[in-house]
Amino acid sequence: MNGTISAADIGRGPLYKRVKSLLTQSLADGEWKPNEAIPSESRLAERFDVSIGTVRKAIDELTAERILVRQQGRGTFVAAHTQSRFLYHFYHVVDEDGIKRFPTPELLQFRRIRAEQNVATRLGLDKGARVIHARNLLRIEGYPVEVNDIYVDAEVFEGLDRDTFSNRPGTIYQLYQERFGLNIIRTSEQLRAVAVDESEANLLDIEVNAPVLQVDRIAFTYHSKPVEYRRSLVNTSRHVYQSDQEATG
Amino acid sequence: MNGTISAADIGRGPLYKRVKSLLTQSLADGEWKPNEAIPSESRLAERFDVSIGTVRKAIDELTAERILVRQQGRGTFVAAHTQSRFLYHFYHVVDEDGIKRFPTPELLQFRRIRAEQNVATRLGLDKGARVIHARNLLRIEGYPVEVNDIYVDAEVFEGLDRDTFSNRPGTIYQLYQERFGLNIIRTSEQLRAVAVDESEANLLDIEVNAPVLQVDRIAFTYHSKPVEYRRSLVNTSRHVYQSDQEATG
DNA sequence: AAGTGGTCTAGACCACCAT
DNA sequence: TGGTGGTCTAGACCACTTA
Repeated sequence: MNGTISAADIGRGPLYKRVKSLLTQSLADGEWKPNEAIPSESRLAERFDVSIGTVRKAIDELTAERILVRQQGRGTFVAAHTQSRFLYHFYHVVDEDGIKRFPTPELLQFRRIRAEQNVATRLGLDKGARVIHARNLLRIEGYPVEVNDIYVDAEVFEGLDRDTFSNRPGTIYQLYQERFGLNIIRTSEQLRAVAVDESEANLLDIEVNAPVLQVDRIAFTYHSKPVEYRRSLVNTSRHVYQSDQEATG
Repeated sequence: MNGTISAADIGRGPLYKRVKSLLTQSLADGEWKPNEAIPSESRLAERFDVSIGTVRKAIDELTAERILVRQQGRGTFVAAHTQSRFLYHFYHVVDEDGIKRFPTPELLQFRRIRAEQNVATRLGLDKGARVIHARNLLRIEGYPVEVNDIYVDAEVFEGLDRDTFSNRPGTIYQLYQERFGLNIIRTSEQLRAVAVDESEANLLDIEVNAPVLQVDRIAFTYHSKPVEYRRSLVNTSRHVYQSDQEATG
């Protein structure tokens, strides 16, 4: 016994999977924050008492999942929601010609409410739990394109107020990350075509009952913990929702 | 010189990338067909004159891209569109409760036509090129859910007839693969909400102008070569389109 | 020049499958 | 039992960044 924590001492299965699990736990605990470098591969090999190759294999998987980002010569960093990363991975609305343009958000509503069953279920909460509800209108080049309703656990986001939410510099996921240390690493979406209601039609400047794309999204952080539920209505007359599968060879 | 082809002799960049490229080329050439085993790692290491570790890294990437599939103790196989694989990766329509059910197709139309500009562009052909057009109605548990129009290059699919297309045992991508050696490894989709026309409304048994999900898909084989363009109209009143991003940690 | 990640090798041993 | 992929190690060298 020398005080170092050996990855061989805990759990079962392949060593590199245990190393990966230890790294993920440190990330969830906030030992290393987004945009920070984690220790070098050789230091991690010492810390976990395994060879560098084993650490590399664990980090390989975490970079494949875009939880970590390697930079040759500099180090390995905790992935952060820079605007370009956000644009690329979680925002799917593009121009008809396929070009992604960043939308300008306008906060229409911000309030604390009790969660109804639907919202509570998707956030993994009990019905009636305190949640924050925000409604945004997104414009691209001045034209309204999307209205969304966002729900988050009010306890997790204790202290979040309208101004902070509204006057943030970057994306909402950057806010979650920088202000609350919650890094969104996965989303699951369900899409439907629906006829737009009168109130949303007015916001989107289209006719009542016009077809719009309804996107229900749950956003997850480490260990598949749901952080945000969001319902978006998208006017797809000038824009489309892009969905690609499988990386190219 | 001993007659073996050394990966070090061709191209530039990392060795394992060159090995990967040689493997991809063999796949595109049909040296190994879907469901067949490729040579063992040690044989490939000899053939390309590199170490096993380098071959493993090349195969690692090809399995991550689901082009190859490893089975411990048996070998490494060329990925095939089994029904379950197809269900999981390229078919996104699920029940409201999130369960995927396989649809039953009915071939409504099968003909050879000249490509209009839109179709030609997406298939990488010239306007007026000969293409095959097929229209299908998909039912889930008896209810019509989706109508699609499929376009493929008639030269590539020379000899394909209505009966073969209609009375196939599995999915359409299995047909492409088994009959023409074309393996679909990537798709790109653009989604819109649109009001349904009269003819499609009749097929889907819904009201004219009801909102439906329009999915434009281009399916690619190796080297990003477009193989199929397909436009689907989905009735999302009882089903949804599922879209997940990022593998979970 | 020192430190980081990236590549490549060689070999040992394990887990699994077919026979 | 022999062959396959899966894990793990140890070390050498390269490419890149920072100071």
